[in-house]
Amino acid sequence: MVDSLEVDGAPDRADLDLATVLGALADPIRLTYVRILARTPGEIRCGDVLKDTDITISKSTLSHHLKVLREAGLTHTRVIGVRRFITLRRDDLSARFPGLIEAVSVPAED
Amino acid sequence: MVDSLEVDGAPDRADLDLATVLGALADPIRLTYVRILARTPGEIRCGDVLKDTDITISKSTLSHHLKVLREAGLTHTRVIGVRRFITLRRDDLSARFPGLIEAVSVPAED
DNA sequence: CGAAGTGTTCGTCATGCGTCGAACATTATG
DNA sequence: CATAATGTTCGACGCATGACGAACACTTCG
Repeated sequence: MVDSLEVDGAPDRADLDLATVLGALADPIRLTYVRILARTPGEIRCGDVLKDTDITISKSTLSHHLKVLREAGLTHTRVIGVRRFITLRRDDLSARFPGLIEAVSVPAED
Repeated sequence: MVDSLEVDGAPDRADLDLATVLGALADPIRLTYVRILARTPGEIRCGDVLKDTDITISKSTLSHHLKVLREAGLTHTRVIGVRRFITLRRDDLSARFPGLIEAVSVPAED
């Protein structure tokens, strides 16, 4: 009996696929989610990430997007009690695709 | 009467949208196409880019993919006679999304 | 135990996307 | 002029994707 479980469905570092990762980033909601994760040092609670944005989606839709991110290998999910804490898989991503997260996280200058 | 025409439908630099660009890159065929363009100094003839790959698609499908790339702002098309010459919009892309093309062009180490 | 909080899963719906062949447009070339 | 070469455009088809509500699972808190 552990107090923290990992979530399945996430690929190993070596299995990260660039097209799949880009596909996960190609959705505005997921891109926003990842960019917030990228500028956040620690973990963020699953449901809190979009709290400061103007994005309002149902929780099932959010869950869907998080699944896409997780299965593409972008995020890692840690379960504590009834809550999920999400982090970017920075090390794996920068090892496989150096500079990608940084490039994607650059603020737009509109 | 000019001997070289530009092709419409391409966004200005300021209108380049990251999610749209990522969406254009999220397809394996288009990603391959862009990566080949990225490592090529000059122009490439539209139909020749995938010649050295194992990708075989119909010309209508290729035309569709090129349209997606063009409308996302990734490529520039110059028409000479009956031929199209494709280039990456390096300057615009690196101005708006520094490091992105480089990150996406890094060879996979499988 | 009962109720509330947090997410996932399932079914459904509409939309978008990748693919193709056929037809077309345009420009060489014989 | 007739034919070939190069791409685009136009349906059509099947499959994937994003959205939602409802139901469920699990933990936490009275």
